[in-house]
Amino acid sequence: MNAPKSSKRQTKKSTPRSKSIAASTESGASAQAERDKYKRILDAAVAIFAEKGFNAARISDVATRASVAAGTIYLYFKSKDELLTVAMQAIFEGFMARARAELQSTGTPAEKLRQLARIHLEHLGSNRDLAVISQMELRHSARFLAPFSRQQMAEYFALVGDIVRQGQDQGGFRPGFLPEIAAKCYFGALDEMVTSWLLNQPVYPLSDVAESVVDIILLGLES
Amino acid sequence: MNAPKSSKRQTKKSTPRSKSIAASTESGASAQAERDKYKRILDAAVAIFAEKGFNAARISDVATRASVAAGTIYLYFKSKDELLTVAMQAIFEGFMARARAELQSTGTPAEKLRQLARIHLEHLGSNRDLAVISQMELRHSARFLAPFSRQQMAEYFALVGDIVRQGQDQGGFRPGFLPEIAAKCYFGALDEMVTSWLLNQPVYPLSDVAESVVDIILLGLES
Amino acid sequence: MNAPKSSKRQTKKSTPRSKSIAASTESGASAQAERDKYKRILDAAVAIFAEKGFNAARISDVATRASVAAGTIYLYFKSKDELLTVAMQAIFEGFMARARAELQSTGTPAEKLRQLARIHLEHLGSNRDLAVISQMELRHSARFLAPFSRQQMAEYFALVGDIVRQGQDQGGFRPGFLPEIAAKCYFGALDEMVTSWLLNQPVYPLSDVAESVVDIILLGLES
Amino acid sequence: MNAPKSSKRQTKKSTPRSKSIAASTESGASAQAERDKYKRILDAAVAIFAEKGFNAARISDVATRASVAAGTIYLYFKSKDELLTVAMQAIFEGFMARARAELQSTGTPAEKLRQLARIHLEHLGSNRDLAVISQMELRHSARFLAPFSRQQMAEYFALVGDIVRQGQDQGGFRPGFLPEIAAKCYFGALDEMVTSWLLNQPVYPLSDVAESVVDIILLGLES
DNA sequence: AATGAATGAGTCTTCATTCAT
DNA sequence: GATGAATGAAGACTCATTCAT
Repeated sequence: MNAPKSSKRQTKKSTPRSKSIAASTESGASAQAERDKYKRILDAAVAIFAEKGFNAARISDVATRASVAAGTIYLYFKSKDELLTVAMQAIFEGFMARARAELQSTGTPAEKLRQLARIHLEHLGSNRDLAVISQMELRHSARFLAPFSRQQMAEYFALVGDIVRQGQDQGGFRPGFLPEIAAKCYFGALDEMVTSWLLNQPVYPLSDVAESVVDIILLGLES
Repeated sequence: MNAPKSSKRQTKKSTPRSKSIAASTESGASAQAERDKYKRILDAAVAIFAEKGFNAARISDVATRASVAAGTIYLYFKSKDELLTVAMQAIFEGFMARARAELQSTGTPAEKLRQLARIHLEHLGSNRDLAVISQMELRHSARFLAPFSRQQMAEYFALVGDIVRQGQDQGGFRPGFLPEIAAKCYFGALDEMVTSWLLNQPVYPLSDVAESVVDIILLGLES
Repeated sequence: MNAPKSSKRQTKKSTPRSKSIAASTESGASAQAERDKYKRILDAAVAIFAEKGFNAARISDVATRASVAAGTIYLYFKSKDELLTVAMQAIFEGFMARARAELQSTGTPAEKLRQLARIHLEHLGSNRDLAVISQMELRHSARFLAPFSRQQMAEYFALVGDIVRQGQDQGGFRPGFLPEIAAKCYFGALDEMVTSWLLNQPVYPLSDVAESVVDIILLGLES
Repeated sequence: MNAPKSSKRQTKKSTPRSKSIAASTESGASAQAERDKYKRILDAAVAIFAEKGFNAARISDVATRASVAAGTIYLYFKSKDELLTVAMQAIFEGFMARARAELQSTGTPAEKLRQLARIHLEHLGSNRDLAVISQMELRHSARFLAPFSRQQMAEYFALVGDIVRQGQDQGGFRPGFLPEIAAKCYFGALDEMVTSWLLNQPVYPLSDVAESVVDIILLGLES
């Protein structure tokens, strides 16, 4: 979907090969293969990074997985670092878009938090590679986490914080605590569920714990 | 305190030099010197790993910081990996020992959770290097996180889980949720506070948020 | 003007397109376009090589400067090496043609040497790119210098040597030295003036030193 | 002669290996081999650069020639570039020291110029590798030539210029020409002799042409 | 035990060249 | 002929680890 030397998410544009060819039958398996070379590399990178970790991952591994030459990757991405960064951005944006869309049709703040938790865990629970990267690699070092955190995580916290604030305004939630802190507790709890799920053979399926986590966050431990 | 090529926390054992010298005072001073060197390397490793991240950290950096030759590190640690692992183990054991000690004199399960949260945040809040490593490096890759998680984190979760179970048994906590999940929510929430504290200029001091976090976990958001 | 894979200055030949079109005016315009493209690439190569040096110069740089695709260059030149070689040959031949023409109308050997020095310095002084390449790149390695030297420089030395020999025969020049050595001294002196001019902010304009240099070569330092 | 990580011509200092060993017999072939590892690398670099040219030369070639591992070179030199730069500086300084020493005992300016020409040609004529590098690589690009020229060549030109000025002051040399230009003619003439000697099978031995060149520079072509 | 010079395996990245369109 | 995306070989440099002293 992206032509070399002008990577970073462009508007839809035909691949070089399909320049002026509008024949629908032509754009079959082969043309399709060309069109998403960018996507193939990105997917391969996610898979390899998840398997081996960013540092242990070799560009040649990614290339092989994506069925391209190593040099080709550099037509689409400036560096190995950018490959990880872009992959995470794309993934996170997809998640946020989905989350925002689904939350619009949800009712009370409490219901919104339940729904978001489900989406959060389903999102990472449905793609182990993704989960590994976001739990492991993304927070690997300030190099990645800090910039990513500032720009992307802030969105997530803002989303949750707004819901919490809304809950306080509407009277359903207790006043007296900072929405920002609540948002972080909420995220931290869910995040830890993902981490545990990755590292252990959990007795519970990941998607099922959303209710339990939200119950604790909403109701607390004490009766 | 550690003989070359057999690192991994050994019991006290006289230095090679004392073998033939046998002078007790001599041996004491020398053993002390050995112990110091081992400790110096470990401290230097924590500092350097925190500053640069595990991958960017150089063994020679650690050696310089510890005022030893690079080769000397390999007399005490098998590899760079082991250096990180041992450092984290030592730190975590110190934390757990302190936590268990302080919790013995605490009363109700709720009070125990409040107290543990304070210790948790004070521990990491008082040593930024430590916090950086445990938040960033330790969970960097399955290579480190997995073994550490199995052995060390399990202790933490067991500690919290036991308190929660105790709370449920004593009637103060709601039944109907798994103590394991509660423990992870608890840890995840605190963990995220540390991460946020590291990445942002927080408007709140780290040690102060313990109450807020425990409030949410104990009481929930809903009034 | 050059067919793919058979570069090295060919005689005029219609473009492939004119083969089947045959329209004379068309063919003329088209051939002109071809000739221009060849020239554009050569000019671009000289400029880029001068700016960045042969090794740092990228074929893609030359292509961009010439407003052609990178692959197109290989229709006109076999390799990057050939591009430099052909560029230098063309330039040198232009210089030699001009020199021979202007010297025909000049009188005594001494006057010829004065006139040639002027042409030499004007030629390189009027095109810094050219000077940079001939001083720096061309003598970069035996790979380029040796073949060039054998074929091209020999002409220059022969020209000067003949003038010197003529001067000796006619009695104006001292006998007792080899014209070949004199020719090299003459060239070396001028060459060094160009080099100095390129590397320094000279207090004298390049074209002005021709007289001084020739004075020294003709009269010597001693009075 | 230089310990790693503190390269660039240090004062004589025993190699790490010979720390406190003062036994004269010990410092035989083996100790000698250690001591001039720095020198071995430098010599190997000169040879390889001369053979293949700077760009075509491989660090691994130099390492093999010097009988060290590739990585060892980087203990003594920061980069491939520095290797060339240091080599040239060392060589040039050796030449200048020799030249200044020998010229002190020489008489008139004319005699000094004759003597310097002999030294110049002998120096490069006695080591073809050296000559190749100084004629080819050194003037390869502004990157090397410019800095080197400014600092090193300026010394050469100053030396010659001073002699010429002295000749003018003492009345032996014609006034009316700039000593700077004369110095460049002198150098350029000699330089070209070296280049020719390298590129051709000259009919004259390099050291023999010194007289002829100086004759021309001093007496001129005209009788 | 301590040293630190030496090692050399390991890899990202570049870029001349090719070739399918 | 022209294009430019794709190729993949090639190489400088790093750094954990070793080992002779």
